[in-house]
Amino acid sequence: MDNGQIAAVFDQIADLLEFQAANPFRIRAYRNAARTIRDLPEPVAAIAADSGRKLTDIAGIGKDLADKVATLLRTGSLPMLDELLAEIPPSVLALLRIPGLGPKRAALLFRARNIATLDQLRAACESQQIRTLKGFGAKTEQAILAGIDLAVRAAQRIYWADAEPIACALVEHMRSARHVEQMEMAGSYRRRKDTVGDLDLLVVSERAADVMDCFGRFASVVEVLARGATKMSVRTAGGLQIDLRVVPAESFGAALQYFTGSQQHNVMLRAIARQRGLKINEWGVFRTRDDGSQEQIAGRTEQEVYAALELPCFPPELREARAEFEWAKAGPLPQLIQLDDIRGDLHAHTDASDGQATLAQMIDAARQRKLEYLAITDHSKRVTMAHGLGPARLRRQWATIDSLRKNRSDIRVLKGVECDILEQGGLDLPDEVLADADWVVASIHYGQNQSRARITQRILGAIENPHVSAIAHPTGRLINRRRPYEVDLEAVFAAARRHHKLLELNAHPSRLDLDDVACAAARQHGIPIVIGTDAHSTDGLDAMRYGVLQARRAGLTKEDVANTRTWDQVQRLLGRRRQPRQ
DNA sequence: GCCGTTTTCGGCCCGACTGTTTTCAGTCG
Repeated sequence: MDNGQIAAVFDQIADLLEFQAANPFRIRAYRNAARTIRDLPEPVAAIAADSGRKLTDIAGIGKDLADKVATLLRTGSLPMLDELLAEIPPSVLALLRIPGLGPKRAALLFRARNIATLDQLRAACESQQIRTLKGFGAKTEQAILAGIDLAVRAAQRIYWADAEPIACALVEHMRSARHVEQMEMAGSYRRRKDTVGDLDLLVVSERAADVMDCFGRFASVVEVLARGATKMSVRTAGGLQIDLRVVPAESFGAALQYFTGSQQHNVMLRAIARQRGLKINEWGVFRTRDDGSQEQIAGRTEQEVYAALELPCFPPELREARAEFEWAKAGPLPQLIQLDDIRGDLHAHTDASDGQATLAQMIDAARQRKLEYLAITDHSKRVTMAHGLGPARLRRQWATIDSLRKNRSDIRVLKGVECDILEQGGLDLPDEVLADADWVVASIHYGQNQSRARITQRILGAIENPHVSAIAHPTGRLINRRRPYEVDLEAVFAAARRHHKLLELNAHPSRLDLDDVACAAARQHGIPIVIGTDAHSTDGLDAMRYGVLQARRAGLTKEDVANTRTWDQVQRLLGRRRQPRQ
């Protein structure tokens, strides 16, 4: 079992325990363990197999959970989970996805009315059986009915790139409200997470009611879910929830820190505060005086809040309770990469394969974006749907690039290709063709359902080919649409390091592949990441910023990313000395 | 279930809002 599978088991146990109203701290222990293992930069199996290390060395893994991990690794199953599933049908967990219905009341529905599916719950609400239960009323019944339809949709988080225009429009709209003194988006949106479940807006104002009125008039709002003195929640026509908090200026930093999260980061921060005899909440950092009264010692800015705990003001992208607190202890935080650091794009398509723009248009667009170099990497012939290029067409394209180069000294256009890694192994173009390319990215588009061993072998084969420069979208995931294929990333890292090959962070918002955790792991292996847009149009080149944001979440610096270098430096990174042909 | 310069028990982040209550439990972030 890999880390993701083990994490999924622990998460499921946590769900089921929650249903049983087990000790909430025990539940948290399982959730913590799931998150820790999922975010681990190496396979937990490797730690278990290493006689010099122990699973209990991992924070949050004690003797019991270490035993459970070992059992999962050895047998692929866990008796405890089987017992829980014998008591609770897994379908009841769907009830927890209904907004406002948590584990306590969902468990009551199951016990008192034997409701185990969304359909049964709908029927029970419609026949008004639910309102007779203790803790439920007519209003709850209506809320549940409305929530059932949302349950499926709400489970899906939207791409960060799709949240951005909504967030920008919201901020623009709120600027029209009078009495808004400060304003900032918070939550996973501010942490630049690849997907966003809801939006959080924080406002400083003395006139909360006026601000909330304005918020309610935001164009796409269709429903007000809640409205109190400081907090208001709405839902948009698209089903996205947006939360507003109005706070006084002296609490803005504390509230921004708090609502930016992540929740796990906040839990760790609270624990650190507690160790120092301080209390931290969304209103500020407080010290208890000898007479028992509370004194606020920070809260106006985030810097102030972190400084009160003798911590650096973590960039929001790092606040995931992964390694950031360790980094802070060890010294200054890494200087995260910025969009300005990027010098070139090494993954782009033209209308020769499935891109929309011509070669000349793509080059123009890259030049407008001040790129120093652009690799044209159309698909190879195996990708028939994309009108992939065989050797003859490819060489013709390269000849065109050669002629264009003569007229353009302001941008270096590289003769590249995105060469398919074939189902049976091997590459889609002969070596003598690849040898004439400046830059070759290899990737998998077919045979994604093959076994882990098979897919890993195919990728290792590509890495070993001397003409391949990088592996593109190495796990094949499409966020919300397709799971990553089974691949032994550890083996890929080892091979990439041995053969001086790069791994791509594909910047397309639906890919972002490698993801942040895998990029951090690649960094630990000393493998440079190349951020490529995979642009299929001129606008597609703008996706670079999404890739950079994801790289920041991985803690990558300018030095960790290959295409912050000049093209000559990138070549040296690959162990090649030859200059591109002019 | 984890953890320990308050160390093997007794803690574990903390507050806002809603609905169903009549002082609070459940849910959410």
